[in-house]
Amino acid sequence: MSETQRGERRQEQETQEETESTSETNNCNDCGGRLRTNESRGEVVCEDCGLVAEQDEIDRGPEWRAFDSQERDEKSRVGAPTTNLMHDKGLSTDIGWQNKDAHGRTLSSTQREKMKRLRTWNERFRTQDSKERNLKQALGEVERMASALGLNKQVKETASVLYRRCLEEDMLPGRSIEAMVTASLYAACRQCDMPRALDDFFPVTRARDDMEVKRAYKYIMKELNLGMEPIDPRSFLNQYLSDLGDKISNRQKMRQSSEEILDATERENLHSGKSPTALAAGAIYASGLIHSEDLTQGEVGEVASKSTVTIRNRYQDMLKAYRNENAE
DNA sequence: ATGGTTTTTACTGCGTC
DNA sequence: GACGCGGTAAAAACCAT
Repeated sequence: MSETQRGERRQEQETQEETESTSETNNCNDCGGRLRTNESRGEVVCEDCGLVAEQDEIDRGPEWRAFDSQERDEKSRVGAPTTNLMHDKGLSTDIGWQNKDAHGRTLSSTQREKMKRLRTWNERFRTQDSKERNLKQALGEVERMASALGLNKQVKETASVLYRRCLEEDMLPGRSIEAMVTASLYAACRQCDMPRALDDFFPVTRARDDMEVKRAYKYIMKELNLGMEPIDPRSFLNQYLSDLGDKISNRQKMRQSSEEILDATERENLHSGKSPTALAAGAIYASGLIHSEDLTQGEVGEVASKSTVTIRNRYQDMLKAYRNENAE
């Protein structure tokens, strides 16, 4: 693992340098094309067919590994980076468990007793403040849901920042933590330009019902005045096409023509007011027809969680718009 | 609350494998 | 007969006001 992580670091520093890190990783096992890391979306995408090979790949831990505490002492240099994922940003005091003093000598039994009490109190102070306790729980939930949905660290950090702001502005009293966390995570996905449909969150959230989450989301948008642009349907294409998996023979061609169809749709203003997931699904089904993939409306509807009726109503207009433009 | 819009549900007939 | 597809009407959900 250390190899790839080092590769990613290098790539981060020298952004154009992509030949090296991609050539040493493998090729797409679907079409054999080259895999490219898309940093901002946290995906590894095949250049040729658009298969999302890896999601949630980016996790920049320390670039070294240690197999025992001695090795850890030798290699560790600067400590962990500060992170919004810990309620105290990872900056609070931590009293080691080893019962050794600064020179590595074992402590006497009375000293050990003292340390034990100090540890207890330290832990108490650390989480004493009610907001801190709240935050601790909330960030645990961010972590839990994000990993259930395969979201990367960037999204988690963003969600944490959003939630912190809610907390600081005293927006929480009277609202469920869970709903606010879910809404923060959803907003974070959109801000990071890797949107998930809000529906995707309901299976993993512990919020009582959907309405609560939606209200919380609106509330966050309003109070933190985050102007959110409507989601670009194109950002769902890779996700859906990959979920369709074997049912598609030429993913690259499909993605391209889906995008063209969406372009045409927007030029003819057929898109406003329609749900972006429905547009993406419609585009995929339409290009399935063009390239004679045997994709059924049901299959496309499945991955986009849309009904077959919606697919029908979308794709017909979109296809017409696309054909009109390409007729001349 | 209301009205306009989109989406879903349920049901239909048609053609094909 | 099962399946995919197209269409419809009515209900439900959504959104701005």
